[in-house]
Amino acid sequence: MPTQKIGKEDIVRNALLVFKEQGYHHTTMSDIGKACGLLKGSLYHHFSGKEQLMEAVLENLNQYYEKKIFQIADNPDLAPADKLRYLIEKSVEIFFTQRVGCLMASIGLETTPIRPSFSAEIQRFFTSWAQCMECILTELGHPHAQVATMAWQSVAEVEGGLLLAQVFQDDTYLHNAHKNIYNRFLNNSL
Amino acid sequence: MPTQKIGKEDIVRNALLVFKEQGYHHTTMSDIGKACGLLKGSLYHHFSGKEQLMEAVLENLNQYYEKKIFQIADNPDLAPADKLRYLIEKSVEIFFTQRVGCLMASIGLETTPIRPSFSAEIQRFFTSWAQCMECILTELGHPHAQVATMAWQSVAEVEGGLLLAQVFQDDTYLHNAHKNIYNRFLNNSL
Amino acid sequence: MPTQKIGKEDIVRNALLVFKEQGYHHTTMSDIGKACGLLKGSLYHHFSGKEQLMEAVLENLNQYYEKKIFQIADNPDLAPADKLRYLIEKSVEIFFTQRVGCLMASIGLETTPIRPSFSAEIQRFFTSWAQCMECILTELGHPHAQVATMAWQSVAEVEGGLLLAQVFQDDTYLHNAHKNIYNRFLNNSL
Amino acid sequence: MPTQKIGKEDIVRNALLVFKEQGYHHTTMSDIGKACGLLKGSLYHHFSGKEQLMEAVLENLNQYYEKKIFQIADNPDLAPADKLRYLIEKSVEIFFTQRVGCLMASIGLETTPIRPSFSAEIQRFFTSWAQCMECILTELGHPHAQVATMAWQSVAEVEGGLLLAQVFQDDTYLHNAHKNIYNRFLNNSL
DNA sequence: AATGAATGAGAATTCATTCAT
DNA sequence: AATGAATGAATTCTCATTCAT
Repeated sequence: MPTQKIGKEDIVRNALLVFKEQGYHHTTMSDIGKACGLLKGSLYHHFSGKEQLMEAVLENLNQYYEKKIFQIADNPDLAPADKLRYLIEKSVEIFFTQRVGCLMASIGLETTPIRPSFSAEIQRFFTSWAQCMECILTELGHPHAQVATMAWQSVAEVEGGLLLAQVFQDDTYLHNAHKNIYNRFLNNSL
Repeated sequence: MPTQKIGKEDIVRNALLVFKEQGYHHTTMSDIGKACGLLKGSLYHHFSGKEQLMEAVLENLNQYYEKKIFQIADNPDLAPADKLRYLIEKSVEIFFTQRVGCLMASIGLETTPIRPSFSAEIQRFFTSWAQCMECILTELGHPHAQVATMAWQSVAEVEGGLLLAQVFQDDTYLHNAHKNIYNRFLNNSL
Repeated sequence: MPTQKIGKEDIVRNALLVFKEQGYHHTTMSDIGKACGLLKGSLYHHFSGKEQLMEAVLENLNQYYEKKIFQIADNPDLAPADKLRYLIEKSVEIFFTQRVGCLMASIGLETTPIRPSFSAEIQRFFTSWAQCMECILTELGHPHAQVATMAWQSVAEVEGGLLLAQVFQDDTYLHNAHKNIYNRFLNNSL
Repeated sequence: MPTQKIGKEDIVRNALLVFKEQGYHHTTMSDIGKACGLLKGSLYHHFSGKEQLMEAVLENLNQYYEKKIFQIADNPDLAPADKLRYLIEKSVEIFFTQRVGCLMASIGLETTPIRPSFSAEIQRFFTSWAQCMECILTELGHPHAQVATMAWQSVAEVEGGLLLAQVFQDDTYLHNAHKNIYNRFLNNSL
């Protein structure tokens, strides 16, 4: 069966889900092939290997976050509180739609420092996220000197919440992280 | 040569370090053997397999934390603030001595839900930690209704800090998590 | 785009070079495609497979040698000494222009007896060469009884020289073989 | 079935035969395993890969030739003519016992310049052989200035003969090469 | 005729596990 | 208890070949 069964983008999207569920090392090319309706060998038409495929997944995820989520910070039509709400709603949506926590976190823990080629993208993700938070917090009127620390604290808190949510298979831990951030910065509950 | 070269305990201790550095799937029995001065085959005299060895590692780590660290909460001779300080100092000590973050977190992210046999110990770890925090916060006079949330938030924050510390290879992220906790509960800096 | 990009002949010529440089098994259809400015799939419009392509290459090479080189023996206008000189000059020219030794020899050693379908052409090549030598040696006045042995010895000597030239990446070994033949049959040096 | 089934040396010896018959690229680790009564995976206990195994084969063959054959040149108890006879008898014996020509030649043609790690051993083989011939020819009273050329010519002639013998599956070609050498240097026939 | 995605059979290699010594 | 050779299943990757467009 020749002619395009599936595009590069689709492979990346499918691979993302498999990697998220099973981790990098435990996922086989065959698993990913199956998720795409392809044989493992066919994946090599599109990606030169497992490592490059994962890199594409991480890049793609970064682009998605930057274009669809973190750019909210630059939107001049929204109030900062709405931006924060949007940011959290979106991340809730993503995490709960796709299940199984944050790829960047799990791959980061599983493969740093063993797979340095992944680190750049993973670091870029967290940096973009923190910068987005910084912008919002600045707009909310927080003093410039504290904004970076507050942003990174929020990132850590959410990622910690995701970790616990995954380990306990219980979303409450993530919800609580979000609640804390609301309370801290918007003075009202979820 | 039926002479005992190494005990079960030693293998567990060595395996812990290797698993921490390389993750569960990327670590081979041969790696662990090497770290113990044994050949991989010899490990099977002590453990029935890789999975059981990892379980022993997790159990052992739990026991260590419970006996040496989390039990601080029950010590009647210490002020609650000192308990909190001790808890944080110890975790700093462990993480910075052994490098490479928190085994429970990385194995948790890498193997949940793929390897359910690890989950019990990993959950037990975080639960003990949170309970320890709860006790301390209660003693510090925080209202009973909020103590659990505050405890879990702290755990999440520290774990998030550890994640970032590992991903960026920069301890500052962990230090900041600890600073935040000090500030929040002791109203003084590190 | 059903436009003819390249003819069968061109593919054969390009394939020859690639097979010579890389050997039969180590050469992929993709390598040959690349050398032709085609994708590997397109080669199957012209040849039913890798084996048939190699057969075409061997046939083509044989035809080239027979038409352009070995037919010199039948040329009534040349003195036998000039024929020998021509034969050697040509083979020097071919081997040093195209580099990487004699296709017939390398493919012969690599694929006999594994790929019997190649043997006929390879044998034909050496037989034609020896016959050409025989004619020349006969014309040079050597006794009929010894002419065959002398011809085959020369072939062996040149092929041995080519082998050493390839293994040591040093053309001297081939030059020496030619010098020996000159000395033996023409009593003068190169 | 644990405990030594086969030694490293035996694997090398078996691998030699398989590589000789099938060439380097066409031989699979599975083929070699089969020839040894092992599974392919077991070969990796003894050799880190196919390339290393082939290197061991080439080294081993070199050592064999140097210790058992080429050292004849240094034997003070033999007349030079006997040395030459011994050298040729031995090579006849080896080639006709093991069939399928000269490993060094076929691997040399198949893998130069693609596998430079083999070249050193292959070159060493031909160099040792030529040196052995040089010694013998010197002892036979040939002028120093010509001895090297004569030696290399003989090597080339024999290798060319082997090539033809393999391509035509006919030992005569090799016998003839030997005859020529006898005639040239001993003035008597085989 | 050319493309290029897909196939599927196998290639090399890895690794948890077994077991005779 | 330790060894280390052997296993065999699994894994990554390759490549000749097919075929719809």
